[in-house]
Amino acid sequence: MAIVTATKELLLERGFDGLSIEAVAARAGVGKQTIYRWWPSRPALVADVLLEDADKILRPVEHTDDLVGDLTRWSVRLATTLTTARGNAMLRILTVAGLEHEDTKARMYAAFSVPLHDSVRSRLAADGLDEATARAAADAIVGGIVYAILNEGRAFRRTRAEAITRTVLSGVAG
Amino acid sequence: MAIVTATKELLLERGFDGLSIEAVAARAGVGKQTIYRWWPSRPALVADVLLEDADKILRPVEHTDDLVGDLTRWSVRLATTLTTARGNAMLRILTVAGLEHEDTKARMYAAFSVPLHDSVRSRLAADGLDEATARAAADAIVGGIVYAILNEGRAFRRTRAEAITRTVLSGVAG
Amino acid sequence: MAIVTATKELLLERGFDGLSIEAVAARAGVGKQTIYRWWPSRPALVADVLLEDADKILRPVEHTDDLVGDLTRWSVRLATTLTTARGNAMLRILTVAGLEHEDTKARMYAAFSVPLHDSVRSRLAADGLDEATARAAADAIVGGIVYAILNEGRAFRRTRAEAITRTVLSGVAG
Amino acid sequence: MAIVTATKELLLERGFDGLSIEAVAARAGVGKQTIYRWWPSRPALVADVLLEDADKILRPVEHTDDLVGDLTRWSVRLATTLTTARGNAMLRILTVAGLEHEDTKARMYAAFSVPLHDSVRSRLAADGLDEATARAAADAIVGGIVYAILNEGRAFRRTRAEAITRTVLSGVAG
DNA sequence: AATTAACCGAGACGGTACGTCCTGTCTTGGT
DNA sequence: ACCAAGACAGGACGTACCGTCTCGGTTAATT
Repeated sequence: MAIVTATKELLLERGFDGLSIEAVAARAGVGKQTIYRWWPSRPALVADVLLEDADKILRPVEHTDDLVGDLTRWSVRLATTLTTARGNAMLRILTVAGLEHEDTKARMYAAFSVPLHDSVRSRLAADGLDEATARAAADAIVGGIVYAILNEGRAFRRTRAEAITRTVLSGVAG
Repeated sequence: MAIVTATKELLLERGFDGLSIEAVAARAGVGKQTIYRWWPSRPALVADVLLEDADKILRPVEHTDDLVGDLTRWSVRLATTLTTARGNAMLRILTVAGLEHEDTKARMYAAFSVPLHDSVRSRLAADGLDEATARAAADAIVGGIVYAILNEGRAFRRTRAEAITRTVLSGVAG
Repeated sequence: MAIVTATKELLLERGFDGLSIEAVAARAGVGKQTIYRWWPSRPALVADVLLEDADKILRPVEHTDDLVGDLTRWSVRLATTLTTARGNAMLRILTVAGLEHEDTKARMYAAFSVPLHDSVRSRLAADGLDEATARAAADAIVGGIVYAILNEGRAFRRTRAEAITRTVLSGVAG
Repeated sequence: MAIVTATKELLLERGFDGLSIEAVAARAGVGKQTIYRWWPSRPALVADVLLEDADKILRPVEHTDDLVGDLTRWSVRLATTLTTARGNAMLRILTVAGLEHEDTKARMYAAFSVPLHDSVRSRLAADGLDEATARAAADAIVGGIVYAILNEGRAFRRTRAEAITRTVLSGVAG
């Protein structure tokens, strides 16, 4: 769809804040009403556009018999994705959109935060960790990495992701 | 200053996005120019207002001989603060403002993220942890808690903060 | 036809300007295309609707042997019709539609202005008045009354119509 | 003022209906809000612009000792003005604006219709005519001419104005 | 005490974008 | 085959704020 393409381009060019419905309509060669007909608000449009690419970020955790290896590889891949130009822009936009619009937050949460957390948690559970510990460790790994990237941006080093994951796992998977 | 007060009120009422310079000027009984005289942009004004209350969030970590106790107490206190109405609003505003405005991000980073991380890291270092592990553990604890609160909002339960902290520490402070 | 009925109602409710094709279609329970299929434009539709009721305004002049009586009675009847709620609305709509759309003007002219003028003119000619004077007197009577009603609206008093007619006739029908 | 000039130009180019505030703002090099700040609506702006030139149409009736001569000269001059391109456009726009907007109608009435009528009525009164007859004759002359011009447009011939005036006066100023 | 300058409220200004309404054309699906 | 329903590109509406720019009417400092 032309609207989605135009939105994607303009998001990357100008960010979430710089995105105007009018500009999307103009670039897509579309009347504004056509956008409003299908999306109730700017954040909803942005959410749809970003979540379409969510699978570029959300990769399953491998399941070999090396728990630490599986999760560090996954962590490094996640950090790598989130520090590319596109991936980082996406993370920032997604975060802002979620924080500013309640409906969008719910969609982001379900489509992004929950799967991310679950990937890790279920891999841990598969190794016999109790539910509570698995949840806490997943919080620490995912939050530790993503929150740091939100702060550091593309300057975040992949080795830091690995360090975080190893540190958390050191107590859990003795 | 009337401007700062008005900004604080309006931020809590309408959030970062709903804040307009015109509304601040009207509520403060001030000409718009007076605001522009002292702050170059809306995010700069917001940053100043938030940083004035930084100490409400940033509390030092106690230093008894019980590392785990010190850090869980600190974690729970952090989570408690960030799940009050004001504290949560502040976290959201702070995050959005930082993500949308580069200069503001730098100030927020220096005034919030770094001190938060350092509190935990230096308490760990005081117990003899090596630099790299202390950094990774601090990432996991702070990021784990704050990122989860960004996602869950005020529904985040303090016990979860404690679980995260204990889980991370279980490996490093055997 | 449902379309015509809906148009009539909406014209009375909102006037010429406030009439939208979309509203007509909705009220008539008809697709917009069906309207466009039969009328090329909004004024054409309005013209058709108004002309359907033309006979409510256009009444023939009686022909007794009392010229002044015949024409004053006719004048008062005209004024009465044009100062009812419906009649006045109709006059206003008709005038606006004619002034704003050239094709409509021609139809209105042929269906309203000419017959109105001719009624008076031919009654005068029947009494032996020369063509030029009959035309001028008809202009004065019809124009005098209708223009005043356009200006005064429903506040126009019937006696004024009578006075105009009598005054004009006093010179020509000595 | 640039806004008034732009409005005048666009009215002549496109008529009342074709006039958009947006186009006026663009041509005047002005923000839309500046127009809305000073005029509450499109008809109000148009009224101001047209009434500024009302004196081009409203000329006093001469007062020699030849009543018929004074009024026929005045009538012909009126007809001449209202059949120029500008004058005719002005009349049509003024009429439409008055019919579509109640506030505008009141202004038009006071600034245009009343003075026109009074010019004739007071000239007649000056010759000793009683109030009622003067009013009726003024209605017949002004209405007869202006209504005919509204119908005929620029095709209206000046001699017709003269004939109307002479016919009305023939009974009154025997 | 009178003069003068700095300050600052108020708000007009040219602009950009908003979200809505309606235009006239085109497409689809049910009767 | 017809036609209601309504999507579509487009244009204008009237509103909210942006950041810049005069205005005057205080204050306060200088003479």
